[in-house]
Amino acid sequence: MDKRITIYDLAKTLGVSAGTVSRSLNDHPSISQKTKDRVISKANELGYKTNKFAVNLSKQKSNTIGVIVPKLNSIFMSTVLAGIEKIANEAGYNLIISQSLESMEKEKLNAKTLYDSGVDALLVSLAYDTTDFDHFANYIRNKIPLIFIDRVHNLPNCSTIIIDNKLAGFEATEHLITQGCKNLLYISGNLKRNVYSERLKGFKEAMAKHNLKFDKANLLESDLGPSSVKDVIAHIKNNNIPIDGLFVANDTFAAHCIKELKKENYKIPGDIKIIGFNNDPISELVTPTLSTINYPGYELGVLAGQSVISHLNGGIDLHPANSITLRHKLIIRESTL
Amino acid sequence: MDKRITIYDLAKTLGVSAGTVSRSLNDHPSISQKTKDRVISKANELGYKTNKFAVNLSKQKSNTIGVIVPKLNSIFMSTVLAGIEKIANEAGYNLIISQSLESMEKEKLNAKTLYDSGVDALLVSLAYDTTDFDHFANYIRNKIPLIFIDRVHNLPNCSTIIIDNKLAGFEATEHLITQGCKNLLYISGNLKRNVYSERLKGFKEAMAKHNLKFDKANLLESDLGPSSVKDVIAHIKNNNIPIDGLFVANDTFAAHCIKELKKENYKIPGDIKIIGFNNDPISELVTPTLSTINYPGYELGVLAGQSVISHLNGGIDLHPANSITLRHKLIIRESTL
DNA sequence: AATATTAACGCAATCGGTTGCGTAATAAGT
DNA sequence: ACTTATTACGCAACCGATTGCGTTAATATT
Repeated sequence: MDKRITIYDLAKTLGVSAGTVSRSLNDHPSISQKTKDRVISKANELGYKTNKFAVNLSKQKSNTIGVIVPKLNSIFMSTVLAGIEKIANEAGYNLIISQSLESMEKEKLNAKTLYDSGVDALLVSLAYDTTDFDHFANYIRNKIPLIFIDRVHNLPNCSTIIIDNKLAGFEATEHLITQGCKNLLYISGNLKRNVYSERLKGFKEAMAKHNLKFDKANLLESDLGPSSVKDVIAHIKNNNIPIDGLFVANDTFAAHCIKELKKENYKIPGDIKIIGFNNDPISELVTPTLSTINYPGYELGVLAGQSVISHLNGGIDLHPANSITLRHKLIIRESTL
Repeated sequence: MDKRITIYDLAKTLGVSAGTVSRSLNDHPSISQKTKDRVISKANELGYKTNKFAVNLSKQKSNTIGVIVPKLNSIFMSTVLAGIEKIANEAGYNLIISQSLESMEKEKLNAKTLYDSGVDALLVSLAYDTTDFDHFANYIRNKIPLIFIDRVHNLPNCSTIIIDNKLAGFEATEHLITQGCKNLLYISGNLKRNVYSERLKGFKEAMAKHNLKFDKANLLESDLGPSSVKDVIAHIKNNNIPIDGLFVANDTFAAHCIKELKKENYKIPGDIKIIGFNNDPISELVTPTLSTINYPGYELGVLAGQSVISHLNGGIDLHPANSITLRHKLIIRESTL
């Protein structure tokens, strides 16, 4: 029971060649049904397990999909991953997951490691500070499917899966304005990342549409870490004209803002109305409940998964350089009423 | 640039054997420094990349660690994973992550897939309904390190990494009692899982210590899904003696309970004091802020990572059948004051 | 100087499948 | 009955490293 049995063992006991065993096991058309049956039943009898290492070597593919995300421990990202994993698993692929920890250097290392490991495809959500993209060159050159999700960058022949962040930003902002806010503040993540810069565009457009002039004071770029909440409070307290509407780049940070603002005796939504982003579970649990934009993370993951799989199975790019845009949705709760 | 070059290409252009190239690249002692230098510089010059597939096949190991968790999209689990990933990555291992979705069947499939993929070790946090453990037999038989984290089970020669759930449960409960609660309710997850059953033991012990008799009405087993909050409310409303202290198996569910109880006009902590578990980020953001037990997920992951790596490097089990217990901590916030 | 060591490397088997090509045996065509 | 297709399988060359063992050449021993 210790020694793993191989196709050669099977071949010998059955009196056929190893090639025949291999083809039988893979249901190759040029093998008679009778032989296939013999091989398969004998394989079961002896408890044969195919050795993936050998398969990988000879096929030069690993049945594995690499994923690089900024952080694993964010509810949004782990939800996306849950979606990806489900699809990949169903399709018989394994997922190798690594995190860049928002550092381009680590992202590069991960990209290289995964490349060397021979992943068949790579899914990436970019780190905060990624500015160049040479680390993906190998993938592109060797035609390994490369798909960006959420935090994307346009590279030739790479798909992207996103939502319409500009429109979402527009809708969130217009909602604040409709609720009577006159002096808005957009608390953004790193503007190098599409998700935040696009939302800023939408923010500006909404202001323009409603005859509000955009000023630097209407924007605060932040790393969205818990310790940066104080910057937000400072910005708000020091502003000439009192801010009455806050558009925050994610729900968790928005929740922290709410907490601190309440501590500073601001009334939410009385003094300041707040809208977040993502529709994280937390948005329903804070007081007041948080208006937000629903960003379907799980669906995003599922779509990303399906996209890679189809790339991988289709062989040819079914949708060369395509971009999938998911539907978002404005969710109105107490914090803007 | 297209054709990957192999040790044979190197061997040919250098006029040495492939074996020498291989040994040079691996810094084998029986090769002269001069030759090593020649090989290495030529390798760099030609852009040689070692083919992991071939290495895996000949070494029969993959440099990969498998992980099975119930769900990816939980803040606790993804935090644990973040810790594991960091360590594994630093040690040069890849992580293949899969989720059982709380189903034993899927857990079995995952265990099999990962085994077939040739992972060098397996980390597992058990699904809700896992009752038998045959799917791990292959690992044990072939001496592949198997480590359980958080939701554990005692199997021969398998490490477990946990906290003292019983003591934590005791402390949480005693804290409620100290705050004046007389009629407690423990809202538990599936009691087949050690984490929940241990906490129940602690719960009972604390009650006993303070001369409170434990009754079925003091326990509610739940799947802790959002839709089960109504059961909690029903249980509380229908109870003969009004419940004044709630010990909830995790913070997220506790947050949901708080929300619904407030909606039902219960005052927290006035009418009912509540303590959660895990110290999820949400516990600080709800109103009132939630008392809880700090469960250091990241450290747990780090420790799990270090443990596997040492198993893997040490070859021999350094700590056969050991069990690592992390320190937890009672965190008192508004919900129990 | 003759022999025993040691250092440095080559040979070839091995890991376990996959697959193009060739061929014997059987079935079909005329 | 003879030629032509088909079917069913065997052969052996890969895939790209690793590694035990043997061999040559350089160094040490007495």
